[in-house]
Amino acid sequence: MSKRSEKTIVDIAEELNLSVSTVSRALNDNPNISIRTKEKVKKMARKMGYRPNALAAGLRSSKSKTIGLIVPRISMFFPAAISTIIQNKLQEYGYNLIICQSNDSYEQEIALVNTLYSARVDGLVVSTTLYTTDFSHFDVFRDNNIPLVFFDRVPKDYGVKVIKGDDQLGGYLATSHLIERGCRDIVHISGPLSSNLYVERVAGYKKALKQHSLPVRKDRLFYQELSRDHAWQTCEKIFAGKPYPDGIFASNDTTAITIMEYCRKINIRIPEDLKIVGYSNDPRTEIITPAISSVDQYPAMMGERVVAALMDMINATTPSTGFSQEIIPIQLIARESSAGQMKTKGKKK
Amino acid sequence: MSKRSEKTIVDIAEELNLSVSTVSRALNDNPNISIRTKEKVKKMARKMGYRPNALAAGLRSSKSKTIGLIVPRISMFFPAAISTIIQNKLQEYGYNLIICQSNDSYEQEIALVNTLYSARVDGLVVSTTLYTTDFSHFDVFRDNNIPLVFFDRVPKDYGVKVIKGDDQLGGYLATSHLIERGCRDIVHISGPLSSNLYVERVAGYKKALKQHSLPVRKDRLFYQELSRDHAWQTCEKIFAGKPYPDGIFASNDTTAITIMEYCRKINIRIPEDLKIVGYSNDPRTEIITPAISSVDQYPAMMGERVVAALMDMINATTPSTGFSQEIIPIQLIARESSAGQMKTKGKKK
DNA sequence: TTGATTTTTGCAAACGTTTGCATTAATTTC
DNA sequence: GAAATTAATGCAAACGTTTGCAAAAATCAA
Repeated sequence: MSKRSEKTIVDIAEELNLSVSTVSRALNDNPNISIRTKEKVKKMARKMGYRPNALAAGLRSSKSKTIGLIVPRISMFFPAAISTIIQNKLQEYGYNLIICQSNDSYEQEIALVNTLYSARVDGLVVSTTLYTTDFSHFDVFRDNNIPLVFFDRVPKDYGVKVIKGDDQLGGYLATSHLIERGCRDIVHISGPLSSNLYVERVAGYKKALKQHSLPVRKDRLFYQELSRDHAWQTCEKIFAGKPYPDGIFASNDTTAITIMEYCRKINIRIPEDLKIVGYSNDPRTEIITPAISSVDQYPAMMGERVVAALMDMINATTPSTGFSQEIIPIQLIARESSAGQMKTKGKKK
Repeated sequence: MSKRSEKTIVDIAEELNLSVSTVSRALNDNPNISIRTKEKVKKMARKMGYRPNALAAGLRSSKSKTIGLIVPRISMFFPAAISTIIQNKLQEYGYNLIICQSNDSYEQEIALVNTLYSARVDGLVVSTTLYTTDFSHFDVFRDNNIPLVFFDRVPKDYGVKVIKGDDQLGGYLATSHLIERGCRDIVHISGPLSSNLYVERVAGYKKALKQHSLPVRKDRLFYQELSRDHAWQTCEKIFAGKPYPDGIFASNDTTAITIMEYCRKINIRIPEDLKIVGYSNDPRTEIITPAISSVDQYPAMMGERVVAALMDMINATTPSTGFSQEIIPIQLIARESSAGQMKTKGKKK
């Protein structure tokens, strides 16, 4: 990149016979500047096509007005929805957002954290990878009192601000819903327990079973990466031999959708023979047939809470310390995949 | 953000009794540094937990090692897929990616362009909004010889590097496919003609009709924003009165999916009564029933070509000037939504 | 009008790093 | 060993902007 014919505040200052500090104050609406001078400066800046250099401003002021966001994958519904809300809200505050994705790789997450620190972002928002169990790469942010907020996939016992859905309640509602609809033999396909979000959904599943005096069976609990391929393989196991379950609670919608595809292939009717509930209320759950019941996590609300927490921390006069947790409500969205009572196994009560 | 206890290269230099310029050269693998000094410096840097300040380095060197990306919406399949490829490829070259979304707003696109310029990104990659017809806000990049690449939604006559799918062929293949499958009364739902990508798909539609001696009917051509709501409204018009068309080529998959939903509601069977082809091969087209035929645009290849073009421009010793276009192949993926021959209107040839 | 107070502006340095050029050190050649 | 050449290192300034503090200007009160 060659040296540019870019105008700087030095050019504006010379043109108006002012000092560069006056020009800087004028352009930044500093209280200690006369209205008259401010207008003159801004007019000249427009006339000269002046464009600030954010690198210089950030270096001098130690404020980049930029927030870093790390999500596992932007192609996933929930992270993409939240990213959009976060970007839009931050813009209202005059902040820029750098969206990064870890591709669910711990190593990439570490590299991104370091890069964003090097870029001197004013804050960091993170939904961790499935495999992040050691959070020390975030220490540099926490220890330097740079605002750090985790959402959705959050650390346990890391002493920072976390904003998450009520995952245990989500697992409980999903499972209870299946029970209410007549299911008595319910599978739960969970993500890896390295992520405590899935731990909680499992706990909700178990709680619902226990509350209805149904046994928690180990062979009805699966832990896996929640991809289409893994879901397919798990279906092969589940339906390898009878008796088949009559309900499946899947910890994400990709898995739920895959279960449905699989069942269509082996002539298991949804919801007559098997009811399904997914998680996250991905828009795909609505467009397929039958539409899939799913737990909605209110991404818009979560995104707004994330930005509000960030702004509080950025504007605070003293560093906030320690653990703080905010729970975003969740809601079960019942659709066709879990409709009606069991045809063959239902017990009328 | 308070002043940090951050180590700088000055600290390293003092610790090793070297100059800061030697430390800088050592950390950056400059050829004019001895292996011995380099190892000593890097070891000390690691020991001290040194983290570079990208703002300072970028300011001084006029290279931020960062690329800006502007897409309409990251929640759309195609932009999200390309963003992922671009980020992964750029990482191989040691570049960071700032992902921004314009939300299909011209004003937001302008603001993002200015912000990214102010952040002194080393290059800019853009898929424009639906409504971008004046490209002058990109002048600052072009005129300062900062690498600028457009993809997918690209400007016409702006004299820069563009990488796009073969949209006319895509429209032609989609329409021809419907004709081959027996359709004779084909609707085309296009995006707004402000985006020349849709202009070309319309041209392909018309070309296919003409080639098969079918009339191009104005009342079978619709121009709209390609959202679910608009698609629903257009369906209401299309199916307001008979005769219904027997084929629909939709310029995006969201529209195709919506058409299918609508038809299910009014008992039009897909593909028996009406065949559908969408565009972009969004993964959703596969999971719904019946699966939708769609034109695949090879996002991975496009992402790779974008980064290759960027790197060429960044590494070029002389600025590249003028228009350069690269066409990425497309392919029609035939699925159930366009299967078989028409039952009632088909003409055996 | 003078003195006190407040507002505005300028000076100078800071921020952390890179780089052109000069100097020094090391290596090669005769 | 001396001279020439090459490699490595240091000096000083640059990059564009912000900010603490001092100085100047403006305003207010007596």
